Amino acid sequence: MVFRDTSASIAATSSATGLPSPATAPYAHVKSFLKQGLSVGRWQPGALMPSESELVAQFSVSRMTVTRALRELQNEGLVTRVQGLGTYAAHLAQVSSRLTIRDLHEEITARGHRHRAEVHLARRERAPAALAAQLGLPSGAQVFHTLIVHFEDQIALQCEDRYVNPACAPDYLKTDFTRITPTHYLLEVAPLWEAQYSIQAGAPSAHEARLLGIVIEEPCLIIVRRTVNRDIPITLARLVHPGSRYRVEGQFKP
Amino acid sequence: MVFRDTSASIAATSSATGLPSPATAPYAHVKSFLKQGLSVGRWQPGALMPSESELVAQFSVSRMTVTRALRELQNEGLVTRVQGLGTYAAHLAQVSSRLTIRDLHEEITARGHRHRAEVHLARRERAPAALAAQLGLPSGAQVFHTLIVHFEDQIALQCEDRYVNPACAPDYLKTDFTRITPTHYLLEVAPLWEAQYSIQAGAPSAHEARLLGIVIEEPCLIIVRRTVNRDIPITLARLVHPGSRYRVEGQFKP
DNA sequence: AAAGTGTAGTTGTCTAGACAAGACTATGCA
DNA sequence: TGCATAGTCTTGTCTAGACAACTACACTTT
Repeated sequence: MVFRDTSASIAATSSATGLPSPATAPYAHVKSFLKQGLSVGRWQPGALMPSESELVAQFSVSRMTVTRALRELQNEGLVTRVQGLGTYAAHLAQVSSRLTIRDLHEEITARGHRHRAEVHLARRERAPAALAAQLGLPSGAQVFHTLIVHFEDQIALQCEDRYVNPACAPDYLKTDFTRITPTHYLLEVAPLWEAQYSIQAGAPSAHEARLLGIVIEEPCLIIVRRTVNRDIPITLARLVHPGSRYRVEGQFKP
Repeated sequence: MVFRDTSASIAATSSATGLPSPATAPYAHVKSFLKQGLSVGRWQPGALMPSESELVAQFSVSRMTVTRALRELQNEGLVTRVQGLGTYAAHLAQVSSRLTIRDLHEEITARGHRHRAEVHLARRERAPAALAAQLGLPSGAQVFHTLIVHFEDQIALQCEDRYVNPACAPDYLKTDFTRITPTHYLLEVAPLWEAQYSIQAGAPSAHEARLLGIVIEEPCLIIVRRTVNRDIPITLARLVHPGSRYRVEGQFKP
């Protein structure tokens, strides 16, 4: 018999605190009890946490209710569950958060500013070997290539250099990119994609610097994004932002 | 009566494809059917999707099973559910992913390289007003201040300038930072619960450039992170990475 | 000593039914 | 016409029980 610390009396029951539980649903109750315990270090990382049956007894709820609470904690990365063994407090050595990448047009208008796009290039090209490979196409295949600069109230915010697989969006070049961003269009044509991205700092190319109206020494935030829909590559984009004008912000909230 | 497209015959049943369903659990089956439908555009964003009872009939499973599939899709942001109305295909205008920030020591050793830390500063200081405010302390309060450069196989990878709230980690300065990174220590002392971060490109300060062994013109990836545990600020960190040596990578997987 | 066996405890999943609460619609009444 | 009300459909949540699969440990047999 392994000892488990399961006493729920101090902080768990709403009657003990005198306050109504933040969420009144029983599963939320169990969940917040466990979360609270983790946050005060009641269960150290790697330690065995109460089993489902123990929580069932503690809270006088059915097992499904407890299971739901534990599964949600697992999805949030706060606990690790192993069939046959039990539930363990997770090692939080790596903490993950949701990073949302929004459509730039929405981001700008949400700030109450005006978005304008300058289309510098929108044509069909032959893809060099390296590019074709990234898009899953034979070397020398035709690809769409757009080069667009996005402005927020007359200030250049992003230089978007993008290649698109014609098989996924045959009418891509017919889009009016001054009104609809490529991101937005591609989301409509091919919803539900996967993407790999890489965020780094670097110097803009001479061409990019000219388009953005910055000196070549200005550090830029460069995002390279490759988008895939059900194993078919859709698009490869290089997004260059002047470092002084753009940052990615986010929040962890387990 | 609103028309709903619920015919599940084409792709849903494993007997139709001849292949076993990727995940054999019924709830996963329902889930992947809906996911597939969303990815091929069977339900346009905002459209009404099959109700739980319809899915129960289609798949001959209990309602709990269907509910679980739908709830997981909701958590992934793929559908929106409204009590009394139904389930709707989500507008995917903003797509979010998990961004994991790992402890640098782990990241380096995971690559099979050696991690070394140079401690340039580790002392108690009086916090100027702006800093104190960020840490929730009165102006002029004592704070811990460390300045550490992290190396990966003799190459400077990060300059970590960090302020710590003494109330949260009174023994912070006793730590041997050549062996344990501040991140790791703080995670043990106060399990990380919330953090705000900002990622931007910029030039290093003259001091940082000297410590990192780079020229002042080298673009750097700068991460500013503020960590809070249950409304008590723990630490404020400025992490400067040479742009040519470090990038943040990640993946979207809806 | 080594190998196999049984058992208890754990999580993973499903069922069939129940009640609550929200949103809309049709109906009846003034 | 306008308003209140009942009814239907929806999601949100819970219950009590069941079987399966997995792990670890003690026990038995070879």
